[in-house]
Amino acid sequence: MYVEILVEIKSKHIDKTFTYHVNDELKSRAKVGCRALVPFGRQTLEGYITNIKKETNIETKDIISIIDDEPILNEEMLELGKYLKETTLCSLSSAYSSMLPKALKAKAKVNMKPKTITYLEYINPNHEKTTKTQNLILDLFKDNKKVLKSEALSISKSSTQTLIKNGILKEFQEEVYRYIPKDNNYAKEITLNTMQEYCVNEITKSLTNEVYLLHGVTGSGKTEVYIECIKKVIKNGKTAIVLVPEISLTPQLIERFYHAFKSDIAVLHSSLSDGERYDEYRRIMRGEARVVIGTRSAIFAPLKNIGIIIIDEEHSEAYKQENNPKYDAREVAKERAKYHNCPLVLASATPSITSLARSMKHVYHYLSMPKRANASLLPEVTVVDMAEENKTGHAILSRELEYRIIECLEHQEQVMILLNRRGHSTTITCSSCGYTYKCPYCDISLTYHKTSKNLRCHYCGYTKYVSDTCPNCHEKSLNYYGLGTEKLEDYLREVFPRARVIRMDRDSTTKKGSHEKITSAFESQEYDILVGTQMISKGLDFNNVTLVGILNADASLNIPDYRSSERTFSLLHQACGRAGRGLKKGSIILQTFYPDNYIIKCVSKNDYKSFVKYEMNVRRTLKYPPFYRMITIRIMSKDYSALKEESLKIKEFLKNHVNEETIILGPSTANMFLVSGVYHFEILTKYKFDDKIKPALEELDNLMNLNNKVWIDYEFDS
DNA sequence: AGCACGCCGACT
DNA sequence: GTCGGCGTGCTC
Repeated sequence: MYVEILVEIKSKHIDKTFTYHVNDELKSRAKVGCRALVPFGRQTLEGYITNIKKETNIETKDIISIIDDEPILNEEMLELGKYLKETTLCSLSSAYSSMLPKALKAKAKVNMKPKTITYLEYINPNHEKTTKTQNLILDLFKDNKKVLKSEALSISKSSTQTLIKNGILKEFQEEVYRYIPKDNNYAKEITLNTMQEYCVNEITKSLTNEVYLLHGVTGSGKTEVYIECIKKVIKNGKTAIVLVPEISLTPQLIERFYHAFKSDIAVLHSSLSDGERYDEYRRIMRGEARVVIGTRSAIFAPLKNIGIIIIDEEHSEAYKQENNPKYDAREVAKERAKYHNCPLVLASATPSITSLARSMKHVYHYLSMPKRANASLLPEVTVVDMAEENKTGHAILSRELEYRIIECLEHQEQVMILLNRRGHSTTITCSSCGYTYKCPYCDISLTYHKTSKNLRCHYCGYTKYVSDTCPNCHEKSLNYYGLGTEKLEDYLREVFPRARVIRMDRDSTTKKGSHEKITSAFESQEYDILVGTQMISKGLDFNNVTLVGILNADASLNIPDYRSSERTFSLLHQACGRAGRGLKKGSIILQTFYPDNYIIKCVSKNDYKSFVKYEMNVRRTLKYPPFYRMITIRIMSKDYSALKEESLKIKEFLKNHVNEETIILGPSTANMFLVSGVYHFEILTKYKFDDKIKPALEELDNLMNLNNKVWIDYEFDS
């Protein structure tokens, strides 16, 4: 017997199978989808069995062993890998590798031991006299049968040890799951309103492969719809996947799911350790968890018999993987839903332009929930022109926002302030010689972080200590410009000395669990003002927040990317949704330098429809998705002149190998032109139909592999 | 991806 | 004379 093996080397050079002989001893265990250990040149590698055959006409080596008793890739997964390869132009090996947890990959040194906590048990109460400290420890057992060992140790390490040694206490281990949700106030039975009921009925009407676009305003109760749909599916003996953009930002959604499905749930949490992730993976494999909720990669959850796939906040960019394979979880979801002949629900308060266009063409079924479930009022938005404010010396907080904050503080209501920029100051410039701190590896100025007293590059992470003299002219004349969340936090404390201010951004949430700490502290009103980046704009509902301030609302509008309007609208709209979630009416102050900008106007009037109409027009005129398909070809090198030369060659190659009508733009420098010492060029291609472009890109890839100075990757948009 | 082979410069 | 730089080529 012979098997075809795809060795675990992600490089495209080796993206083909090799034939090996299987000896009689291993024959019965060699199944398609299992991993095997094989000799490969002078090395020993792991690989996936992709095919079994009786004969071969090439010389073969023997496989060494079979790793898995049961296939880790079933028929669906093997096909899904091929789909990923075809749609993203990645190697098959990297496709499979991204579908599996790290623990199942070669060279992964993953600790498989389940996480345990050590407890103590009082096993011999009839012991001889004990010392004073020992008694203190034994007192812990008055109300509890088992006591955390760490608790006893904190009283006295040596006494605990003595008690164990003398056989009075006994240690034992208990397995723990890290993610233990609070079962909060969601105990009440769900009763759906007519709007929700209608959506549930529509989605579960046929339970065949249809795509639904569920357009529900913030607070319209989409979660209840998800839960009801899944309950129906489970009743039919099937399983479900729910994708969310980022788990740590949606604790409230997870809690509700836990309450509804208990141990039937597996959460693929971004902060799970590799071992824990593998535990969840095995639970899903064994059929112990029928509902999987997780981020992007959870779309590859090894569920069988999927009955529904739900994608929450479907417009989120988090569903696109940034590194290879550059897949889009929404498209993968479509593929899996097709395979399982089940519905796919794409849900959002601000659906992506692409999804909307598809629903207009009736490719997706459009469902709408236009009202808030608890009848709370939509907040009122005030746009403030910061050019005017600057004249009066109000550069950070406008007079209006300052006044409203004071008002809120007086009423003991809470305030959230969004500033989508980390750090303290964004540029440090010497006023005597004009020197500006820049990253030596990237084309960007360094951001000053006051908390850690250093300068950091937000692209590559380069860090440098600040001195108080200019490194160029050695004068003590460095000036700090630009506003980040750290400076804003300081400023608020200064202006409102009695207010309790807390900050939430990537820098203040590096430790595990810090998200939860900050949100729950704010929720229990230990703080009055929450300052943060876009992190605070999503998924957080605080009943007592009545004012949201948005600073620099236009910052993302100026990024030259066809999605920047869409991104800006959804960010601002989401942020607006944070106010007035409770019974009190909320208000929003939106500070901008472009009060007349159409996007800003649409946000302020809560007019999503006009925004969509406008944006669709722009996209149509400028030939962008969803009206045209687009491929961004990114060419990278550390060698600028080699890159330039190669980019021009690539453009020439494309011109000769794709359809005549296909638009080819560039090469031009990418938005992030220089990152970590690597230069980036881009070539854009836009087309409605081109059957020649994929084969051309594949061929291009083979040509590029001959040159290791310059490399290339592709991004597909539609 | 690794690892060896192989062909050139700069050293004990 | 050797040591070692990394370009090139191969792996069932």
